[in-house]
Amino acid sequence: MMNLMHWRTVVAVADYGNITRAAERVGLTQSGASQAIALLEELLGVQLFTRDRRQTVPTAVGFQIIEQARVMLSALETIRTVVDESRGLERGTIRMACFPVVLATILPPILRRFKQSHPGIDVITLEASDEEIDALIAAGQVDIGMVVNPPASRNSVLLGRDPWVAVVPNGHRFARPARRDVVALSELVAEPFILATGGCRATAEKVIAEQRLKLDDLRVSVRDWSSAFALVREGVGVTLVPELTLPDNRQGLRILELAEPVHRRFGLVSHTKANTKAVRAFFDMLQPA
Amino acid sequence: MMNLMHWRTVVAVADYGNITRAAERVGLTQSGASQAIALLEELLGVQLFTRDRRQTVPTAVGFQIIEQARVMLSALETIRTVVDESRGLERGTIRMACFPVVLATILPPILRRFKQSHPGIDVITLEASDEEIDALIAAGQVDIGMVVNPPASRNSVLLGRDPWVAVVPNGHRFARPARRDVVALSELVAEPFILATGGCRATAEKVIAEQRLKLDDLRVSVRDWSSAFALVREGVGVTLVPELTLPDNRQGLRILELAEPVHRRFGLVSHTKANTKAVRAFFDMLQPA
DNA sequence: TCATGGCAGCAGCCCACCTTATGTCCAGAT
DNA sequence: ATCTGGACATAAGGTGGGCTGCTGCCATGA
Repeated sequence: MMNLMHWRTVVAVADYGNITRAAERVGLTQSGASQAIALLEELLGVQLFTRDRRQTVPTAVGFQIIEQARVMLSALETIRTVVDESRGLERGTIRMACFPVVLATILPPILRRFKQSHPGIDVITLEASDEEIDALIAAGQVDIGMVVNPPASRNSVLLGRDPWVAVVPNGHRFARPARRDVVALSELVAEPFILATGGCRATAEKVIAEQRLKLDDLRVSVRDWSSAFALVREGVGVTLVPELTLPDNRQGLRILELAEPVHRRFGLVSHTKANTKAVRAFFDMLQPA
Repeated sequence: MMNLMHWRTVVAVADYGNITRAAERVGLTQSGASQAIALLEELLGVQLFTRDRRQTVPTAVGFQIIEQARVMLSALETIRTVVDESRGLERGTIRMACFPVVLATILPPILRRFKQSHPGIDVITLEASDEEIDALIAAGQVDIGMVVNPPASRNSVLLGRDPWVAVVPNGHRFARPARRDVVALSELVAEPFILATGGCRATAEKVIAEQRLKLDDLRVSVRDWSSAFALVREGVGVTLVPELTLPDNRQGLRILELAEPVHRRFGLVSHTKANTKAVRAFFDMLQPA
């Protein structure tokens, strides 16, 4: 079968017009080069060169074929270049901080994809609240951080968004079968309310404030989302949470969209100094998405 | 070293996402394919695929490399195409008729070049006067003919031109050292004149007639150029011949350009029916010249 | 727990390809 | 004419690259 060495030889012969010199150029003996060309001519069933006394020149078809051989070799050269440029990209570590909900939901497929593309790069992820994440990034202790409502800047990329949804107990009047699963925020805030933060700065309270509304009847304020859901189940009140935080088991709960949807966006920001090849590769993967 | 088979395997694996199926696609065992990509990864020092349980998917660098591998393979495919299209071009015969002077002067390098480009095509050349050549072409007994002043048409190509020059004996008054080696045709025709045809239709007589001139003093009319030169040497008169017909030994002769140069052009015409690949290849070679 | 699918590793074998050595042809020189 | 040198082809022989066959490993699913 044909060897890339054979094509290198053919191209060299075309360049030098001389089998002997071409042979030593590619590190073969004259005999080897001669046989290489003879083999290709045999395989293709076409004469590639006319062997004159003085020089060995390509035939017409030979010329076309040699052109393609050059294409092949230049592709091979490109491969070498790609490999060289990827040096230092195949090894590396990315330190990343992420808050819990996203870490459990949208991050895993991303990490898996990245691990496929860059098996040599370790991504070590640590869980933190978003205040902590800001601090970690500022201190340079992590390269990348997942934050809520990231500023639009060059070293940040939007990953997704997450609608705030109302959670009411089954049987609540907002959840009557006849009605669509929609509620206006203004109606919601009039209910007995359970406030949950999830350790996150982008709280329901702020969402409500941004809509120029006020909580009339704040019953409880908790940190964990799960506590809030438990309280809703008990009929203590209603709450407003990001959709991703909803538990798998929604028994006893009724989820309502907001009539005028409000989203929290989240995205990745990188420490300005963390401009390693590994980090860039990570952002590159997310960019076209 | 790397084999083209290896690259075929890599591309197949990328296409199927599965080493086993790719292997049978390229006619290898699973083991062989596995070793092939392992070898390439070893050689390049780069991981090409991440072997998942479910599928074998390219890494980021692997993807770029596979792109180039496809380039290589498509080049190889192009080579196969070129070879296929050249079938019937590598064998063949061209019958050609040519008049003597050109056969001896400008044709040899052309034939040598063509023989280099198409060693499998035999060109058999026969010598004839240009009336005979016309007849041979018309009868289809030759594929290509060299003619003087060919009509501008698709199946003809101009090969060169050849100025008519005056030949006078040494010491002739036209050849005085003080004068430039130029003479006006009108002056020439007033001299004792020797007419030579060389068996060619494009005679000096016609050239003179086209310039609305007349021979005042026609002394001899011969067929062979060499006879004319001999007569000029003897001082019988002057003559007008195409430059190419001049003998190597010009002793006793003085060559003068015409003040208003007249050329005879010659070119190849092909029989309309002689549209074989071989003939087309011959014309293709001459076209860009 | 076993069966299945998919990949890697090992041993062995074989032939494809390279080298060494020699032959051939031609051109130019003596 | 003979010799010599350059350039390519050919013959023969050795070897290592690469393929096959088999086994092992691991994960998943019944």
